[in-house]
Amino acid sequence: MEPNVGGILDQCRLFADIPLESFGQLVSMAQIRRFAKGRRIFREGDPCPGVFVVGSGLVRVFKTAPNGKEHILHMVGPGNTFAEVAAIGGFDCPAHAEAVAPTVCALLPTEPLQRALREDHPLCLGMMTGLTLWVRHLVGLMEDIVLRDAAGRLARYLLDAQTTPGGVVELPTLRRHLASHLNLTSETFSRTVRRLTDAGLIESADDNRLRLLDTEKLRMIAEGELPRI
Amino acid sequence: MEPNVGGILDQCRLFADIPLESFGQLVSMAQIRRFAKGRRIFREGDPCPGVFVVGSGLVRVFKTAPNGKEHILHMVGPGNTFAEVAAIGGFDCPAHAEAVAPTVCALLPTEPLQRALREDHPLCLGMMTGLTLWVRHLVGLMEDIVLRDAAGRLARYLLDAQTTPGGVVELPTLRRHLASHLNLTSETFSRTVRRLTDAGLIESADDNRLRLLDTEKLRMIAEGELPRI
DNA sequence: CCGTGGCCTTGACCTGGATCAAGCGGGCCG
DNA sequence: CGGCCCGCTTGATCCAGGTCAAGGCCACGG
Repeated sequence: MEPNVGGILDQCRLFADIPLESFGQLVSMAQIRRFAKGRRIFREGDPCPGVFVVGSGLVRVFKTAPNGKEHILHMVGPGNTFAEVAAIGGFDCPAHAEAVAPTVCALLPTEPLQRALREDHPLCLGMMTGLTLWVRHLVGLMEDIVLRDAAGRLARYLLDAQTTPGGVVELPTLRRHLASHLNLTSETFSRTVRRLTDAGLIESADDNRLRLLDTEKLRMIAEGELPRI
Repeated sequence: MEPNVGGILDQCRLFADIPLESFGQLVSMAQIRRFAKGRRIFREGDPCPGVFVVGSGLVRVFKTAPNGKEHILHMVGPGNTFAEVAAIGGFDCPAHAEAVAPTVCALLPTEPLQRALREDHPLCLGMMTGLTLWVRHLVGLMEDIVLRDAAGRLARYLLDAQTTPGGVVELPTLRRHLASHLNLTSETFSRTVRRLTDAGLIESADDNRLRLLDTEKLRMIAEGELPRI
């Protein structure tokens, strides 16, 4: 099944409100890009190739320290974009990006995209809205890391995640990636899961699914309203 | 001397490239706002009044935890803006803002601004560029907090600051605010300044001015290329 | 099938920075 | 002018999470 550029862009809420003509312009500039699991999409400091719209798969956007420590800024799944800040702002890539699973993206190359933004007002409005969402994500992550402890971060993550009607959260990737996103080591992530489990707030449904048993208590932990468990 | 809306907006690089007509529209919607030192400008969760453009003074944008801990996301001085993300994105204020010094701002109210953005493409482009700069600031701050130790954060801060020809950095506000911005306590900030001073990398020029004595070594500390001092 | 590598959990120990407390100096206000 | 408050520095102590190591399990490839 050949992936369809229009289908990928159609799933992206950034482009939900732009007129057909603008959308058609994006479709005509977009290029399908496939990345095998583990493949580096770009490195920090590379010139920015453009905005990637994820059609399927999963991408981690991360920064690294000289000692090898990594911090994942964003896990990007279907319907979401990455690298838009650098593409729009005309910067080099400020972080690395790597496919965590086999991934298909539509790439909107920087030059034609910038031209389109200069010519097409509704597109400009849509991208601007997308940027505000990205800032919100970063501010929320910063708040987690700076103002919440490990249990608070995990509780917040679980409460914000999509749950099934039975209250089950499916972890979208390896636990060590989720840990990195929350600025925890995988050891601490594991221990924190254990603590919430022992306190009766969650239980393991299987390897990568957790059932939330007491969302009220989890909310209180996320907001720092309970003493340390 | 009555502050001049046009003068304030003129100093703001966000509006540097917009045509006179757009600029005039902003000037006609802008309102002068004054805040005494210590005055709360808005609280987290308040409806967003609009984009503030600082003409003079200094504003801290910060988040708080239930235990009273604060984290300053941004110190905003003349020529810079705050609350643009919420105003553009149509959110409530995601953080608190407080005047650290007597401050004069031009406020661009949310509703007319959003209308202007929908009608005025060059303005939209300019604001979009401003948002990319804000994202860059947040990503850089996140990198400092997550991937650098206290000395690395301070070194980076000092290297990025404006210096006089004699290599002197003037700290723009109380040390405890700078510490909060770097996610340090004022005790640790003080100790870290001491460590860099004892290592011969900086010296105190007076109470709130530091002279950088060895920018190469500071750069290496900022990049994690030196062992802990 | 077996070996290997990767992921995760768990225990022991360590550490960078936080917390608490005390003291000093300067500015402000009555 | 004097007292008070705030900001800062410094010392002592504590601690949440990091580091290191080991073991178990599972999936994959030869």
